[in-house]
Amino acid sequence: MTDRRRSVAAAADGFMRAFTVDDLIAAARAHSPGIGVATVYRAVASMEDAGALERVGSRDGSALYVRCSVEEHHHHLVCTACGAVAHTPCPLGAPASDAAHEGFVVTSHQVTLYGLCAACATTGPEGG
Amino acid sequence: MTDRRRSVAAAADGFMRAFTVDDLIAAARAHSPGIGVATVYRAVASMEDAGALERVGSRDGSALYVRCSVEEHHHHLVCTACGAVAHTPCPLGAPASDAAHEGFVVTSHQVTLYGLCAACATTGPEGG
DNA sequence: TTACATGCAAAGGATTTGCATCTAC
DNA sequence: GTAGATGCAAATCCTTTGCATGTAA
Repeated sequence: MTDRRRSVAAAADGFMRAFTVDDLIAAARAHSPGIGVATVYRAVASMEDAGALERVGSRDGSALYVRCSVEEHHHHLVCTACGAVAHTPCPLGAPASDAAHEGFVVTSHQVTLYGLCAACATTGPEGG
Repeated sequence: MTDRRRSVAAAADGFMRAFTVDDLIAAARAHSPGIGVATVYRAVASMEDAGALERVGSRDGSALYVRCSVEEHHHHLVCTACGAVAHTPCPLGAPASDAAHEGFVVTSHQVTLYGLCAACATTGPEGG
């Protein structure tokens, strides 16, 4: 792996919330000032393939990602107010994997929960 | 509702599988030859808001949609080979809605299963 | 009549790609 | 030495928007 890739990974590690590729580029430039846009996009694709990043929707037309460092299969809760991320176990049991679905063989799934994190929920609507 | 909107809805009804906006435009033009791209995009946005359409990922850079006529809350299985769609009950129980998630208040969620429909699964890899 | 829908085409913008060069191993 | 990574900037191309006009209620 190259230094650039390492910078991108480190930048992703630094986010405690969901981020866009743009956010990632900015963060990666802290360590690798000259890193190019295409390089980051390519690194993101790589990491997504490797399961190191997961796309969790989009914000203003840009894809939103979450760093996925935990090994075990899991999903995410994303705060729609601040982007905070929490993990949640997979709610899909055997039923999702086996038949019962009209012969469908499920090979993968996408699960993301949205809501408000403890902080944003506490602040409440009046806190906005 | 206008005639255009009706054409788009009818076109969506006609799909037994996931479709792109482009697919929808082509289908809608069968009934409304002159319908414009923007009109269909606007209709799609409307229907998505109304819960009549659900986005289920993307294909080659274009958003993929599924017609959602069933009233009850449910999710979809999408065949990655042919786009066939099946319904599946929501796997999220109370745990997803209540606390236990570090104070997170879940307000919505996105669940989509991917795999192979009965037909494509039967055909098998050698059938390709 | 009035608010909303429509069409056209241009604008917008995220993401991808070509190509020459550089880096890791 | 070779496969793959990088940067730059142009290309792509899905989706949105502005505006004048048409349509439903």
